[in-house]
Amino acid sequence: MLDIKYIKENKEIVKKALNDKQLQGTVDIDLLVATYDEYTELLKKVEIHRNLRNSISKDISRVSPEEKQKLLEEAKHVKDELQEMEEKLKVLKAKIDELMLWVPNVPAKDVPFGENEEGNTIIKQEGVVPEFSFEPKDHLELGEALGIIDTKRGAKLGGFRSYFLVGKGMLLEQAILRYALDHMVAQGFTPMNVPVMLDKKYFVGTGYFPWGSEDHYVTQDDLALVGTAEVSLTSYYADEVLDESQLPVMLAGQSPCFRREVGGYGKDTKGVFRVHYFTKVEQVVLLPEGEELSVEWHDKMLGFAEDILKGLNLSYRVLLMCTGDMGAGQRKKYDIETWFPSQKIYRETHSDSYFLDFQARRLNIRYKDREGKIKFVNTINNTVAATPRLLAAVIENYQQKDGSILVPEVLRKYTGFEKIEPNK
RNA sequence: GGAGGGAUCGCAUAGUGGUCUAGUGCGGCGGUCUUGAAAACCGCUAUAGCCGCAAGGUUAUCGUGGGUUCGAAUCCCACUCCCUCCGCCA
Repeated sequence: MLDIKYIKENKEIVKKALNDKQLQGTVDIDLLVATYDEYTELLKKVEIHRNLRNSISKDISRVSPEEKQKLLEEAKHVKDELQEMEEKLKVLKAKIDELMLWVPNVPAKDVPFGENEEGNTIIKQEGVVPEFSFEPKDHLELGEALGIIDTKRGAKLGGFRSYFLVGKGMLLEQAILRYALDHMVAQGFTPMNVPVMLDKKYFVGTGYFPWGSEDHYVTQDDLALVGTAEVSLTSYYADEVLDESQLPVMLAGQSPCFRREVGGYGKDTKGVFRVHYFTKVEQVVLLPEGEELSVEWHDKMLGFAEDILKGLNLSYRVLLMCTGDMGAGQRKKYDIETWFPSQKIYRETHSDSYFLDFQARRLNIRYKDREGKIKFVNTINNTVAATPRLLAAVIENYQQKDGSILVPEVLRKYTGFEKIEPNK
């Protein structure tokens, strides 16, 4: 959420953001500002009336019985007028609240314009693309042959995009997650196990709703299932006031992630690349205000994710996302794409975004600065490791000619084995 | 699933229709005293909005939302959360 005063004073900037982010027609900024002006005008009148009501009421308890009758009649009259105005005021407020939810964040100055993913810029590429003396297989073919990925029985039980990870495949997945989590703990992050069914207001708060509500599952108790631990971690301090000395808050959460993938029916139908349920280690940081600091941490957190991929010896590249391919709430976003030998392309495995106070305003997360002033925190989040997608990358990149999978060096202390081989 | 109790200014508590502009204690901040500290004493102690150069004024907020009333922390209704007990359960 942006400050309504900022919107009012920077209407053209906000409208441009709306267009650049390809969100044309989702919210009428002129209507919002006009409604807000109408609201503040009426609010002034209401407050004058409330003042009048309050002072008459106070007098009633003090004056003589004769005067009391007179005041009572006057008070009734004021009350009726007030009721009418307050009714209108409530309607206006609701309208503003609704419109405000749809106002996106303004992209940072260095975010390139682009209508879709074609506008993204590759800013770096790291690691060595593995060369194979044979035609590399995809993770599904390898996983099925080794008996570690079973999408057939997954689909039998849970439909399309369901899967089982079996035996050493499951252990390798756990190793990846633990490796990622340990790395974040080593950086000073607090590891967290988080609730994954949350009140919808926290999805609104983090900016997933209203835009992405279609991609989320909802329980019969009207809680939504998280698509990422970001929602739980970022909302952890909702409605609280921190002290500046507590910042930066550095949280690393592991959680199941649920996504309906309604926009991706035909996409990535093979294997466990795009699934309805996966597990992810996520990093979230709350900072004092100031874009420079956010930029610094945004890059730092990108580095933590890169550490994981470097440790796994996977080749990756980093993309600066263009306006049309970033979330409504985001100020700037990097994606990391990791090399998938079977597809011979880099595919998204990580997403790193900063928001300034966009999420904090929606979630009402504030802090008291050194002068005692109350301000909104700034928020950032990034993937650390998401599996089975990253598992698939490991499987494909570490495949051997005989169909076995070598376990990356850094994971061996977690798996306790060095290779996944066909049974007999 | 059933029964009962509760939610008040950072914490603990008081407050059952108007002097609540929410009392008291603790904590915190400032001051007096002191070589320094403690103790004692004095003062201050929330958030958001609006008006104002400022001083200040004003509105809202006692879990949330509605209602009754001239007036609600207080009465009524609904909801949320917490606690205790019973049952069930990993």
